[in-house]
Amino acid sequence: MARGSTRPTSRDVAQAAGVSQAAVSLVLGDKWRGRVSEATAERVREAARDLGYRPNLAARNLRLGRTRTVLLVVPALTTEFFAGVYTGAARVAAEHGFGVVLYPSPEGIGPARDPFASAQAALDGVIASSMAADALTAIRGEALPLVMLDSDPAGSLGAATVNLDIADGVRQVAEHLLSLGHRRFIHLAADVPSWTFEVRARELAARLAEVPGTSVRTARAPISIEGAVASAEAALSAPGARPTAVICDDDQLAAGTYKAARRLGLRIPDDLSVTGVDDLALATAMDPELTTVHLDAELFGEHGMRALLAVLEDRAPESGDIPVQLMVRSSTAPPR
Amino acid sequence: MARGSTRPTSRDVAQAAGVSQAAVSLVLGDKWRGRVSEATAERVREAARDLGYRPNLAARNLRLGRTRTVLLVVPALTTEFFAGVYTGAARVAAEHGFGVVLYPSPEGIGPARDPFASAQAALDGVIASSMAADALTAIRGEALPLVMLDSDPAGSLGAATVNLDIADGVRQVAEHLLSLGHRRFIHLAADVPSWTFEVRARELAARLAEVPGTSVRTARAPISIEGAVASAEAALSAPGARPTAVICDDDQLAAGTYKAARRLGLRIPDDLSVTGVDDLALATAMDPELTTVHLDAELFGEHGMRALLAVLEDRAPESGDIPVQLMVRSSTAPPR
DNA sequence: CGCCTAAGGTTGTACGTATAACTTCGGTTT
DNA sequence: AAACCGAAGTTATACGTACAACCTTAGGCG
Repeated sequence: MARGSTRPTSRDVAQAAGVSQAAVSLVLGDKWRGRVSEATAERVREAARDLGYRPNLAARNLRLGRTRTVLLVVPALTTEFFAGVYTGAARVAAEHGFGVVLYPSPEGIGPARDPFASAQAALDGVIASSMAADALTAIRGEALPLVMLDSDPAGSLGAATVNLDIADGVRQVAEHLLSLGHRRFIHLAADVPSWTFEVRARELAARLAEVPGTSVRTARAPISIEGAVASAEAALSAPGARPTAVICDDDQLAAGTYKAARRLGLRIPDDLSVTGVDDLALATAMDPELTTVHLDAELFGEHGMRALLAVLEDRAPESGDIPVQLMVRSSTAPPR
Repeated sequence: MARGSTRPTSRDVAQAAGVSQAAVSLVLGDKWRGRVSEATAERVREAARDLGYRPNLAARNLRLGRTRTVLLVVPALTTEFFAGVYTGAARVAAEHGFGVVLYPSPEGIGPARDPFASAQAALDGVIASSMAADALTAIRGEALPLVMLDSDPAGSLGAATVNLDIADGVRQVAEHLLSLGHRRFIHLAADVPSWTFEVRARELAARLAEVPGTSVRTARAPISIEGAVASAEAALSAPGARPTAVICDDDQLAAGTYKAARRLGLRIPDDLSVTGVDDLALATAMDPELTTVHLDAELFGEHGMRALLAVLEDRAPESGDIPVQLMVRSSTAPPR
């Protein structure tokens, strides 16, 4: 590979086309109308093509003081959910000439405190999801335009927020199970300090408190299939009347609950109803298929990016939570 | 948010510390030994801290002609496998002061031809996995240092390659199933033009051809759980003696096969053995747990990054495929 | 006929950084 | 005492781009 050969610059193109560097910049920047003749413009474009010219982004970014690049901070990268968020955000970004850089946060990658050390690219803004408080502080220190995903609107220090209407999702789950006749529940909660999970807990407790005769045991587990198994198993075998339904904070926890149920010889949905949140591919692959709250990850990412663009242009981002939808499948049935 | 206020530059720091801009650059760049007194250096560091100074990366990149940023091109982002690859690559990168930018390729994101339009950051190199030929060509056009993951060593145009020893994985699967007594197979192949899948097909065919009395039906499906169901169902219900084992190109296809088997009333592993490749979380969540080839994604990413660093430093990258390991679980048993 | 204007450019500069080349000065060596 | 030297800086410059401000020429017009 020709490592020594430097890439052509706009000056090289200018020389090849017999014009000044400024003319090249005008033509390729599409600002040439009325300033450069059509013939000359074509000569420039041709020279650029021949030389394989590509503008030096570092120079352009320096000159313009902006990079048209935003950072998407996601909590690890282990599920397709954030892949969807990225896809949606990147699509909207591309429509506006922006790029999206991904930063899967902590756990073993470099200095966890500092997303910006890892993202060497200079940034115009940040979309951050479910972050630890210290990482959030680091970002605020940058005073970069910021949009928070699934974050407490009241506690976001004035940053714009874009949220899924997860409270409504929880209500749908509760309604569904209550109407089937369930009264004794386990809430298998994600052991992650994040607003979106607080909402789940609060909303569920609030709704069930309205119905006399209900009880809820809360169990906690890290978000992973393996992590959920032990918690679910313990909660299911605790003394007292066994709960008839397990409400999980997400689909991975639900998958863990399936495993725990199998170990205990409980059949789903006959002995136990299970619900999740996310609607990952996993949800329809399991047997029986999982009743879960469908989240539109791509739409979520799109809204996040649109909100950031609004902030960047000093417009007010649209408000309103993104609707979610309970998908009733085969993992829920009336208790026996 | 104070959008108008511009960030402090090294000149601002210099002024605050009462030194020249060059001194600031020396101190913060850790090149000051013997050039600046300890006392002055400390004044500079303090001023930088007080002002919240952060170097402008666009300017630095322009000056140095390199970005310490590499691009990791992955085929969509739907599984945890590439999350692992990223994690490994990013860890090694961070150890060497590099950042990794992720580019989940085609399908709905901007101009699919041009990974570089999306990755606005200027790049020092590229790690590319399983790419379509045209994207590869675009990269070669850049003449950027390149490492290919899971790509034909013979056909990579001289680019360095880092590969999993997938051929060995396939041999382990074949050996396992043959020794259980299986003779009639379905090969559920990923419908993706990629070297790693060609290897699976070739190696499997080669091994089975050595054993008299074996037969293989090949079915193809896009890599997704849903996509695999129809293919698997069709292959299982085709006329002729039903195969007793389905060898899947990856775990998602295996999950689809589980669904198809359920629909057809076939029990795993009693009526049908199933194997996968990848060892995703999915594999141990399914019932029964999936016999599959474990791929160490993080190690793969680490090797990829190390190879790229070698190329960047004009060293020869180490060679040798990364070993893989068959995990025998409960989805395989002797045929009845 | 001289002046104005528009077309079609060019010249010059700034963005913020890293570093090569120079300066200054107190102390040492010969 | 002259020459030298290292420490502790400073000055100047280049990276490649975008764009404001300037220049030149030819034609139109009063």
